[in-house]
Amino acid sequence: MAGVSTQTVSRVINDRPDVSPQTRANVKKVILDLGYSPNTIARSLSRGRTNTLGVVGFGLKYFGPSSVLTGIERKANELGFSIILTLCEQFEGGDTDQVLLQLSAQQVEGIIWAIPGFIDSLDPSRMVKEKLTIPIVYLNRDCLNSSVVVSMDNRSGGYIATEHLFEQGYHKIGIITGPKTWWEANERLIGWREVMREKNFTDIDDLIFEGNWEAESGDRGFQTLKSKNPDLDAIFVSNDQMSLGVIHAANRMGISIPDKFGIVGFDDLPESSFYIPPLSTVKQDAKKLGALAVTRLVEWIESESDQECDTQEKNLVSPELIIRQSSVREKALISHT
Amino acid sequence: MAGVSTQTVSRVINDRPDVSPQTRANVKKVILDLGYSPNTIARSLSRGRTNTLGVVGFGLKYFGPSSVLTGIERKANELGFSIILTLCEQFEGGDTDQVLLQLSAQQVEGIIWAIPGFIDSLDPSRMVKEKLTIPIVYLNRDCLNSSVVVSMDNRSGGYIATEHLFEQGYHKIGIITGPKTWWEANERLIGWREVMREKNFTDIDDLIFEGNWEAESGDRGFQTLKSKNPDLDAIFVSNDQMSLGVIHAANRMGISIPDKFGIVGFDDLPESSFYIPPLSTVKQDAKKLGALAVTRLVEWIESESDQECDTQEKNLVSPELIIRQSSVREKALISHT
DNA sequence: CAAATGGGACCCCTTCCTACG
DNA sequence: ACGTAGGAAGGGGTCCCATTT
Repeated sequence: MAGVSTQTVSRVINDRPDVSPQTRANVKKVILDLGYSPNTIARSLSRGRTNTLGVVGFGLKYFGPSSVLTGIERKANELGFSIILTLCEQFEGGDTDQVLLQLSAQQVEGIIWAIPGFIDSLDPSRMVKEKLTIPIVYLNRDCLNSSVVVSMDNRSGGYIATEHLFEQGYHKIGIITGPKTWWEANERLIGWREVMREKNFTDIDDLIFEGNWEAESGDRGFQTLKSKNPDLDAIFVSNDQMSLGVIHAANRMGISIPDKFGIVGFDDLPESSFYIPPLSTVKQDAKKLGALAVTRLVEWIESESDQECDTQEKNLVSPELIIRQSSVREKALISHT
Repeated sequence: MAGVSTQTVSRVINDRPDVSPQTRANVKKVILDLGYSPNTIARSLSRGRTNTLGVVGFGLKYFGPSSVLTGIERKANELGFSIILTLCEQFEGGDTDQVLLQLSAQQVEGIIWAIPGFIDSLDPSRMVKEKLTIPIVYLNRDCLNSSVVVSMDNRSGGYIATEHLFEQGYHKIGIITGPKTWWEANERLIGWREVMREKNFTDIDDLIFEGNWEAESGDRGFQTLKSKNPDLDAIFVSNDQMSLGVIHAANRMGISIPDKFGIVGFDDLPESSFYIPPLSTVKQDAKKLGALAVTRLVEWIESESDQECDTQEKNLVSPELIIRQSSVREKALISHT
């Protein structure tokens, strides 16, 4: 190029051995002077590796998905991968195939499918998936076909939350779930169901309210459940936002928490400890989840061995119960009616 | 390749005119059969255009940045651009240069610098900026050098919030700001100051508390301000999370909102209408902000004319005051939203 | 001289291979 | 033989230009 040679430069840039020290130093200086930076695009083309990952997400409206994305980005960066981000906020059926194809055309080396699992699935069609040879790691969903899935253990989350409420002396525990089309919502429901079965509850349908993740539906849920079950004295709420709605409604109706009514949420938003009363909740470490997904994906990519992933792996990350005031009856210092 | 010709294929793929209908149809069929998709990388290399934008963000912990990113992604997608995402959560000085260089090496056509403005800046060094010829649009920051900036009008947000509190009959209004190193925090403070000056307040330093955006600091801020100013009867809080902390503290101290104390927040989180009482707040349409940034950036890119951007443009997006109960003294009609 | 096609250089790197000291 | 440097061939497209009817 400028100083001395042509693709000795390449050797210098990639730290290859066979360049004499002085040449190397020389080239480096010229590079610096020129502010030269290698064209990654061209490199990718010739090397056949892009060091790029595709991430398909479902909007960043909620705290969880945002944290997951943060975890993904941080880890990818750490491992030397760039992220191409695509968001699918709406359910435009079949559209998902398009996204996958596009990402594939961009030569990403792997894809993280961070769209929450749905019953009436928003999945890429099998046809496209089979045509694509790119590794895909799925996040927070069921593990249907042979595929690698990384999930929060929502079921056990539901279980420990409900169990905790019983332990605190509450007797009849309802649940406000997320939309039942969501896999995560269902898993949390199943966890709750398990406890209820152990406690020999039958006929529990009236204890279930399907919310929509928004605070407003928690409010409605509380009213509905309480009117159907006057003796209801606690609810496991499937996320913290709806929990806020529940607190709101209880407050309006003069039902004091946690004395008369217990609540455990799910997520552990940063502000959950500042609700009134501070919310007990199941904490998901979403960043860790995202990081784990990347780790798995990169492992897969690096294991050049084209061992197709029949592994049908499922990696579960355990949530943790955070106990605050909304579910702890004895000696509750608050109570401001 | 397979069927008939070589880069007549190129013409077909790019919908060029000079291909006979039957050839076109033929080629299309073969493409479909083969499941062929053009290698975007190679195309970029030869076309010299990548249709890719780099986005540098500052973590997705808060609702605002997440919404901005959503807005960016949606708009970019709409305009046919992909997004390469980089997150800088920590202040590793000089590190930002690295990010910029990396993005430049990846041949992005433009960059959105979505790191909030700081006094002790986390900016790319001037050196690097000058070396780079890529268009950069900055988000939510001051407009120092000649550069294109898209911002929320934080100052007017602070102004209308404070003014509203006075109008509601509160007499002495404090402020809980964000960290004073943040440009946004300062702007909101300036808006508040303007109103205070108009109302002939002097000696207002004791009415200012510097929070850290977290709920916990709102709690502390309330206590501090209230103890310094027993007659304080309202606060403009620079975000909704800290507002929650304020509500929390007021509640604990038995100070009723809005009767004895008024609060206006900033952001309009989805759950703000479910605080107790529902929070009045300054709503920022962050998605719109993100979309606007992309629009500007793409305009700049497309205006191939290498007219350097001495424009020193500043695009302000106006926030909107949402009045709920936390700031409305007289018999409030109860309605959320 | 239209419209439809193919030839070849080129984008910017990397890698293999050869030639030099 | 050995360490070092350069030549040439792609990688998968696009574009300009020449060629065919």
